[in-house]
Amino acid sequence: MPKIVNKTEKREQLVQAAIPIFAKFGFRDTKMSDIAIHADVGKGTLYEYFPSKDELFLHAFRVWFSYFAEQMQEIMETEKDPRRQILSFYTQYFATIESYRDMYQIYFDFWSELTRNPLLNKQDISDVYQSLRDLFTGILEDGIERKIFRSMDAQVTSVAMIAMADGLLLQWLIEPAAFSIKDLGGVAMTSYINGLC
Amino acid sequence: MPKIVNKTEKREQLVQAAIPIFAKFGFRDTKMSDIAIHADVGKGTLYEYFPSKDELFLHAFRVWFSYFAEQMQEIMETEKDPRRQILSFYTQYFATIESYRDMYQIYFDFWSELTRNPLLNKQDISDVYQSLRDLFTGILEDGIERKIFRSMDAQVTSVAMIAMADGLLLQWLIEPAAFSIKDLGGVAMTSYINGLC
Amino acid sequence: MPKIVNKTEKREQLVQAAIPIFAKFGFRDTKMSDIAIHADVGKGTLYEYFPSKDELFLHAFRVWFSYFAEQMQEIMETEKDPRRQILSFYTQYFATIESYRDMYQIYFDFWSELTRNPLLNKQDISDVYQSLRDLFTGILEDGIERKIFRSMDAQVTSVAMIAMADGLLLQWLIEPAAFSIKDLGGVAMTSYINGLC
Amino acid sequence: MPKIVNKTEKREQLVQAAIPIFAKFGFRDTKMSDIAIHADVGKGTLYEYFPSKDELFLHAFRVWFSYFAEQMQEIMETEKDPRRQILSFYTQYFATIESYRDMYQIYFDFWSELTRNPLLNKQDISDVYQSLRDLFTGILEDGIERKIFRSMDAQVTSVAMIAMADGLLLQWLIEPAAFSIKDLGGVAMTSYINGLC
DNA sequence: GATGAATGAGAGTTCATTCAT
DNA sequence: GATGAATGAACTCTCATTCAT
Repeated sequence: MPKIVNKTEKREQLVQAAIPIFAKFGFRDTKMSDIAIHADVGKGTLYEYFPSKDELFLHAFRVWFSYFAEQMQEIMETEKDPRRQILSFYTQYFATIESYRDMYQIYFDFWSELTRNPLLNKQDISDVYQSLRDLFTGILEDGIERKIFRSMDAQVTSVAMIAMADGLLLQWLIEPAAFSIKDLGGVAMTSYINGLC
Repeated sequence: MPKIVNKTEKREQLVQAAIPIFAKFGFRDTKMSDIAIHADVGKGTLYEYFPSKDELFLHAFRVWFSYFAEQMQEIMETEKDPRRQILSFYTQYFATIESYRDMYQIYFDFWSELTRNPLLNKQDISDVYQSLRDLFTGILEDGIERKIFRSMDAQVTSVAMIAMADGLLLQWLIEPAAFSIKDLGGVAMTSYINGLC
Repeated sequence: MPKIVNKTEKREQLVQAAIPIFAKFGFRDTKMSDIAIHADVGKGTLYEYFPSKDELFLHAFRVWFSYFAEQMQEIMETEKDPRRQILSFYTQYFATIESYRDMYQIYFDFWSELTRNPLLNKQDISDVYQSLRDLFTGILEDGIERKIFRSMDAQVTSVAMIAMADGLLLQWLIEPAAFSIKDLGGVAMTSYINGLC
Repeated sequence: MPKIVNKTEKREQLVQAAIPIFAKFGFRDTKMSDIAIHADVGKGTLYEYFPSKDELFLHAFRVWFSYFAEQMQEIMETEKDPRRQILSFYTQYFATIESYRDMYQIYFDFWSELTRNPLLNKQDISDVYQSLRDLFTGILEDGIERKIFRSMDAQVTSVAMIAMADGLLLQWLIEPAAFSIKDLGGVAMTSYINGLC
């Protein structure tokens, strides 16, 4: 009887093993053999589950952002006030980042590959930012209608809000000692959102 | 007598040729031979001017940010109003970015290597962000004193302001079609700075 | 399951393939690709077994002299008369050399690298000559005590004896047509040893 | 008026500068640029005097052995006793070696290239050893006739004598700390020659 | 005549991928 | 299904040689 393996589950495991390696060394400097060792499988096994290094990275991206979206979704459903929806999400987000800093270095590679790797130009991937912008635009428009936010260009503001969060993350990843993303990030986002009322 | 060349000038030329290649392919995927072809010199010539690919990239970084600092300096001296100092700089900055988008992709690699490449841990390099934060903090504190800005935590605000600009750049580099950095960036920064008054 | 290979055995095979190439072209002019072709493996395979060209050469050195030492040991145990111990060894040695002349060209590189390559300064390697001198000194002193040899400075004589054999090899390697190392070498060594009685 | 240069003299100078570099690094690891620096000329200048690195090395060889032959010749003319002819030469030879050890490392390369470099197979070069053997054979035969030496095979003995001297040099170059070539070499050669009487 | 800036063939080495076991 | 030994294309870097000045 052949060993029964849940293919999907094992893929997941392998991706989980790959992420910290990609994060540590960067996509191009990560060796498949490193991932194999870290995942405690043979190099060949990786190729049983992913046709190439690129695809493995793509999958990491997908897993990562589906988790991101899930978190987002959860907050959306829990919080009803639009200010709290945005703020709660980022508060939680920055707290997570601060705890798993080493993992978040992978953003450098997501960002970089997103613009340069044809594989990551697949529709479902390259839309990540557009979806987020749409989501925030919706929240903002809803808040404006409900007189929670003052009148403004919701599209511009959603871009700016995402920019602020990304920029904080970026700056912190480059020099984590410079400030606490959890603390400073919370203050900055709160202040920004308050300015929208 | 051999051809007389201005070594410094030629280094400059080679870096200028290297930047768009680094920007296009990313540091790790850029081949020295690509740069050589683009610079219209032999591969060996690159090594006459830079001891390694790493050092060439480092030099690109230095050249880039010294130019950045120069621009900054110029604006500082021209403008006297702190709001205008910040705004003028970013207006000009975003305009430049929009014209040379392909070159600015190199930021992905500056960011990424800044955290992972021991070469870029040299003091003068890794201080880039700290210097910028200090500069903005100074401007803000000056503005607060002069009652141009309302009372605020200047350090947090300087981090946030840089974050906003970087985040806009980042988002735009990933998907330039989504918005015009010149236009939207201008609006967003103006709005942010107005909120500080 | 992947192919099961005896790593040690394969290393041995690769070294055996490398030796004649090193011998033919010299260490510096031997290309890893030549060795790979000769060993009928891919270039990469060499690097599975040796971390560098230097280390491959070092291993060749070790293999070579451990074989030399083995032969020596065997003769020591078979022959009891000190004259025969030395003579039998060199008779056999010169006979081997004459049959494998092309291989012995590698001595030029052992000699040369021994003085210039820091890799070969490892204790076990650079002691090759000292061990041989000690061995011969022992044999000679034993022979003097047993009145087989006349009284003499055993240390000087052991140096001289090794010198004679090396010098014969050297001269013959440079111009094999000039004489037969087997014949002339046998006569010369016999005559030299007889002069010690 | 063009600068008047004695071409032959300058060639000589350049070779003299090249020899210690070849000796230090070995032929293959010696860079033309190193020689140029050491000779205090431009790289291009070397090529004005020698068509290639190989030819420069060839010339070094020729200069070296013509000097060797000169010394030899001088002793031959000064000394009349065949024992003294041989002994005086080697005494002087070993003394020189001990003083210029670093230069004599070049022998590894002479030896090695002599068998492998087609350039050094030119008749006048590869005959170096044959000429020396002929010379010694003549001296020995003369001595035998004059009853200074006992009856022996002069050809075999000349090979052996050269072997002894070369072997001593070789052993000493590899491990100069092991003994003094001047002292031990003198004793060994004297003892060997005395054995021929 | 003298030079050294420029060159590119070719070296050692790496690593994503394959496939026999 | 799992593996890691084998591979070679492709990389960075070197250096003998050339030639414009």
